Amino acid sequence: MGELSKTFPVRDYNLDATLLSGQAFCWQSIGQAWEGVIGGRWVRLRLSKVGIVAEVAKPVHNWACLEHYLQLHFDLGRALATFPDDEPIQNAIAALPGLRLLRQDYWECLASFILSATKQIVQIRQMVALLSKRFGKPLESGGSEPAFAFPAIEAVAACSEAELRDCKLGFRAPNLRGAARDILDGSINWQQLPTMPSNEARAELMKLRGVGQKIADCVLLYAGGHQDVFPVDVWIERALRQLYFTKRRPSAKRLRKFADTHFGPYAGYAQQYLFDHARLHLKLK
DNA sequence: TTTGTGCCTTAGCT
DNA sequence: AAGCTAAGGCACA
Repeated sequence: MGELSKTFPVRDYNLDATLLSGQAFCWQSIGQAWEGVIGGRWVRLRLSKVGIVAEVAKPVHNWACLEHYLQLHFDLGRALATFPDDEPIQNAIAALPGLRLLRQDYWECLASFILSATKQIVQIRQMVALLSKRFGKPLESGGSEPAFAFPAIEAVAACSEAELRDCKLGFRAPNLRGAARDILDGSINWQQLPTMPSNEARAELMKLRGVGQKIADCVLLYAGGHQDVFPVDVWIERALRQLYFTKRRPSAKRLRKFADTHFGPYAGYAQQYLFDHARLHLKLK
């Protein structure tokens, strides 16, 4: 018999900070809970005293998909212990205890970050929601609103540019459509991505128009689980400059090298802490 | 080789 | 109310 809800005992899991942190864009805050879609199923999540409570609309036999997405078995303490013992990163950890990295679907993650160019989180959410509503598969919902999956690669490839522009994508529309078509055409080695080393996977992703290193690195970190990859965007750049390079403005190359070498094997995690700390608590310019 | 500029859209803020 | 800016990438100087 399947179940409609299950509680996963976890410690040190800051669900709010994690789902708000700008790594995923499909979560809606409803009352005390979060509603979204994982693995083609509508899900409601909330934090209780004993752990994360998950509810679904149709009985589930195997919750592995959810455990994987939320990375419930990840040992956060062990990762944090590898961070450098400097003030900026330790302050960021203290400010956002329990912040985690998710493990998302490759296509949804890639598509979301193609949409992210010069957009703020609220606007990315809006684009993702519109795309899902128009071109995603309708799902059984346990909430008051109908639920839709993020549109499949095939569905996006079949859209006209105008249809995508109607979802407020602007100049990102041809990039998203092009990525979907290139993947289906076999123009990049999409199937092997999960098993490739990060340098190779990054190079593959960057063959897509509209995908530079920043977006490729986000996909490697948030979907591929390459936890050593440190995406550098303008916020992180400002944060690193202010926190670590107070004397002289570093070149882009110098900054890149610092990001790649200073933070250790879980640099991607460090990036998330610095990013969210900077975004929420720091005055940057 | 590295670094800077304008452009691609759109929405929300001033 | 027009002008500016925002988690990026690209072509070009």
